[in-house]
Amino acid sequence: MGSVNLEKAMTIHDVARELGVSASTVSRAISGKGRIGNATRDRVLQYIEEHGFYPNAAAQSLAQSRTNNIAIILPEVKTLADMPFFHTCMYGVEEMAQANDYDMLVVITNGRELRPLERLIQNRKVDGMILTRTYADDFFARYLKKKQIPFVTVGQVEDQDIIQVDNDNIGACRELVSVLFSKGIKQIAYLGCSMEQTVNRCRYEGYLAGYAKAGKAVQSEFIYTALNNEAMVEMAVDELLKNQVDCMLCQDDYICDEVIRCLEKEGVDVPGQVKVASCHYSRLLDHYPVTVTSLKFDIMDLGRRACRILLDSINGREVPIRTLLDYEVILKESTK
Amino acid sequence: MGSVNLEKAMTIHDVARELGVSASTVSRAISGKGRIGNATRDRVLQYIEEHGFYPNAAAQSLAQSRTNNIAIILPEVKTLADMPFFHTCMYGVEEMAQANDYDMLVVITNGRELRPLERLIQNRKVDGMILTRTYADDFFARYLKKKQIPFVTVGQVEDQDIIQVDNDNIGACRELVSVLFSKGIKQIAYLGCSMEQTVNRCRYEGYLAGYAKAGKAVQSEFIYTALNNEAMVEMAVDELLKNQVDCMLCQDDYICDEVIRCLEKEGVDVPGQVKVASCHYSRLLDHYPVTVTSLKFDIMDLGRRACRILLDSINGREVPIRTLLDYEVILKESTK
DNA sequence: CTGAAAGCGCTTACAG
DNA sequence: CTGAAAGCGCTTACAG
Repeated sequence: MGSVNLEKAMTIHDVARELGVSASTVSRAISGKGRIGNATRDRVLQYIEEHGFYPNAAAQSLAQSRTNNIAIILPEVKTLADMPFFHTCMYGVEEMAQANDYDMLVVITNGRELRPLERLIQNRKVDGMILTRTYADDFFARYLKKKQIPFVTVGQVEDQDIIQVDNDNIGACRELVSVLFSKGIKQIAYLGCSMEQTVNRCRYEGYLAGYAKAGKAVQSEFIYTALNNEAMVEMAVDELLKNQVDCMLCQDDYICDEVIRCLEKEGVDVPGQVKVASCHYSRLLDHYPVTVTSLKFDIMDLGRRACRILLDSINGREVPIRTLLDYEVILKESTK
Repeated sequence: MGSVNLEKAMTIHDVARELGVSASTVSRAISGKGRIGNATRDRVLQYIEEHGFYPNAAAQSLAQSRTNNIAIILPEVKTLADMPFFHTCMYGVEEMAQANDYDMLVVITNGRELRPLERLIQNRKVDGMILTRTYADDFFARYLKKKQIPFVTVGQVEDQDIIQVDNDNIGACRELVSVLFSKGIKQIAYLGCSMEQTVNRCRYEGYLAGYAKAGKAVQSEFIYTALNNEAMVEMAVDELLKNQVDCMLCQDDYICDEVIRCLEKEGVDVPGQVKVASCHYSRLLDHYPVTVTSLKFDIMDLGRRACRILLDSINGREVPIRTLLDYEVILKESTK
């Protein structure tokens, strides 16, 4: 049962006895806390190194009320389309956690069930959490805040007391729209599937900001924000073609993928007849004869930064409430 | 520092005092272990339910030497191509873990560094591990075996003492090849990128078995097992076209993707001039005008099963050393 | 600088 | 069936 190791693991008392010192001294040598003589410390450290002593994490947890674990909350994804973002982010979190001797739990939620989060918190299994995928008024974030658990969100939430780290989606989209206008494009349509998640609101906001900056008026018939399935994307594309729009800006790689397939199927030339761009790059966009203009973010780094900030926050260091990370506008053939 | 909750959490002693019983009794009521009167048990359980008592996981860990944590080891992936498999598998593991009140740590490794695994084991932070992506002679598996940590591999290893769960890649590939032959195809080429990982060896073995079953002799000039980059895939495809091969069987969705793009670029008609199939389905294959014949596995379920077996093994139940999961042969246009 | 002791919050033989 | 006590393996005031 449990761990099956035959030999009982070494304890702090074993090394104390062996060295003729007290357990407290060994503890101090290891933790570096409390006063201790250099000679003693070195002797202990050397013994530990040679004999491979590793403190029991559960005992440390109990004594210090800290686990050296963090959790990352991942959405349950129906389509695999969202996976690369969250999973790349998770890789970044893991890397930073490891580098700081923290371990990472991951819990998957459907965004409604609090249970998995609750368990972790009620049993005190983690010191803090990273929430990925956020909503403007975020249910989970509200819960965590109430529980006074250290946490940071990847993505933005309304509540400005909450520590958040995000790609600068607004800035990036505004910039992309500006650049497109500067290339002589007249009207840019916006194709999105939902406004629920904040990331999508940011993109849309950036789109509007780009229009504003160019001094142009947005035309509502060019804006789609609820394209929930392929059929709707197809309809939108048809309408936009009929209205002779210049350029289609897609909320993300997934929508963009559908748009391009749709255009391909109808034999529409990109960028000849219509230009296409995506607010988010992914490998999905590499599958077409025409390369696609898009925004690129360093998602691993987003994960690392979120984790770094969480750890700082856990350990009582000063952290920025809001961090926005940089982006790249990648111009390709699809908007030539 | 650590957990920042203001009110100290309720302990087993608090509820004991409140109820006028001993802490042992409360413990027994909760765990269901040891004899306890029905009335007493119900009283305790009801109190706990009403007042929201949750045992401190660290204290439980320490007392029972078990953590109720498992870890899943994920490969560090350079390309995102492998991600869907491992991550879907992880979702399955997580689901099963949650359902059994276990939490899941994830650690990413490059396949060489033992450190992240060691830390987990040395600090006794998990009760068992799931190893995804295996090699015939698996370094990590050897280490875990030596350490006598309960673990299961997703994918096969040579050592037949090790608990393994896998898709039946051999059976699936053999079946696919058989079916293709039965459709009148004369020669099937095999295109793979590596024979390092066992999954690829299995696929290749299945391919050979399919030939054997059909009573045909494999032709070595139709077999590629080290197509490490797009250029090599392109060369292989060219050679195979020159040799007028009937059908190209791709080791995985990634290779298949490259093969199809290559054929598209050269204007080769699929399935008219050459047929194409993949030993592994993924969404990647949905991006072409022609739908692709492939093998489909239930990867979530693979994760669930691996986790189920690990938990059984941790808890001293009898488990099968080797579990092979079912597959579907999906015939599509690409081999019509 | 170092040690003895109490404490972290559970579990589990041992008595009764 | 129930309780008192010891123990899990650390940490950390408190003395000295």
